[in-house]
Amino acid sequence: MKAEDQETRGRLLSAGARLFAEHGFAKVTVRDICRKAVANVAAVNYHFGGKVGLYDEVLQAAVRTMQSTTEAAREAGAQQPPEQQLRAYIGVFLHRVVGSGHDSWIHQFMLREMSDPTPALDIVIEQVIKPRMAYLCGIMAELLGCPIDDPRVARCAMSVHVQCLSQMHNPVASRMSPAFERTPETLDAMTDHIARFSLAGIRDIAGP
Amino acid sequence: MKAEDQETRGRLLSAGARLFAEHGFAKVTVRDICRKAVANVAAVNYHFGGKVGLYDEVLQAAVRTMQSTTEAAREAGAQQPPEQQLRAYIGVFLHRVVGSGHDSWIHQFMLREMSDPTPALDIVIEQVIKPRMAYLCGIMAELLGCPIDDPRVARCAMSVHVQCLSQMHNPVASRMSPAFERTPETLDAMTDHIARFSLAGIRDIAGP
DNA sequence: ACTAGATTCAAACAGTTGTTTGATACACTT
DNA sequence: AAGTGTATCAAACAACTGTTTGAATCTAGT
Repeated sequence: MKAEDQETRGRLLSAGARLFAEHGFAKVTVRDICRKAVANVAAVNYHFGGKVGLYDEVLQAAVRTMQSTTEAAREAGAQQPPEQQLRAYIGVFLHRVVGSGHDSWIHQFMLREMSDPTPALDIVIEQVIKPRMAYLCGIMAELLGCPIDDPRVARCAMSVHVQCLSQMHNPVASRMSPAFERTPETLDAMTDHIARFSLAGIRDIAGP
Repeated sequence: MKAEDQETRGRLLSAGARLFAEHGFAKVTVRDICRKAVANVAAVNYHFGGKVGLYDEVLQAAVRTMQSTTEAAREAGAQQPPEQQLRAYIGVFLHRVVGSGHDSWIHQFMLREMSDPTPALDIVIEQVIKPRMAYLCGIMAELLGCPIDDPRVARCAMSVHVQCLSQMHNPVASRMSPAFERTPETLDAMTDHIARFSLAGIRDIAGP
């Protein structure tokens, strides 16, 4: 293993990540990846044992980043009332989705894996989705003032979760109207909207 | 044109619809379609001029059905206060999504076209999404008591819309937990939840 | 019965896919 | 300087893609 070897391996990894995120596993060819990474066609098989080997490694990196997003949301709301915890969760999520430049491909990648699953989806569900929803459900149970297995908890968590998801890269919204562009300013406005909208909804559901 | 001719044409159409909905345009081969429709490999090219010709025709049928869903939602809320119009919209949408048996492929098909667009997406946006969102935004403007171009209108419409979308067939939810099954009973409960949650959110956003 | 047009079919087409191969170039140790 | 193991490369591989072809089959009109 030499320094140059790791370089081509890394180039394949990042080229594959961007292409898989943009077009999905099936529509990206090994030749596309190698052309973008300036490597030979056989390089993917040599370094990763095949196309799915490269995909699995890209997915592992994406999973690690998303786990850190969940952790960041948790820390941002630590030792605060549940209302602030929810607001922190929404804010961290939205800013990571559109903000952090060189990680923006990850959320597009995950969204694609969820709508068009490969066998690797189970890993994502177990290691990312379930812990994240468990944290969100904990906040909901506090806000609703009811046990965590109350059916209202899961429903409110869903309502919050999908509003956050809707801010991800989405081919429809971008073609609908220029008013749906995601800039840092509209992002803060959207965080406020989702938090206020959802907190009012939760309070009403919690009531008599 | 004879009766039997229309039969194979129709078989191709329905086989293509189901397969396109389940796996997407790229992952379905014309040989898959013809095998399912018990027709020769050349049948697709003969009757539809090619794979995309068949896809376009499937999409047109889906567009017509979705337009009728929008119309049904509009009629269900006609001459009622905006709160009831919103509830009717959510109810019609959810019942059509999971309810009507032999049309259930349509929503899966549309969801796939939206997350993994073909050139035909523009037709869907113009003829389905925009009219539907325009109707929903009208209700929002009434509920908020503000002009329709107020930024809060689009945001609230988004919040309602994505909660409805989340009830569509979704590979993640079905693998998460059996608690997310969509039966006629949970469907009514979900309609109530989304309507109550959203109306409270809208009222809060409309306030001072 | 015969023709004309429409439909079906097996076979083959050219292009692309992921993967394999064997030779070559390279850096490092002995 | 010879040897060793790793990495790259052009070329070829078999399998699969959508589409075309030309003959065979069928139906309807005269």
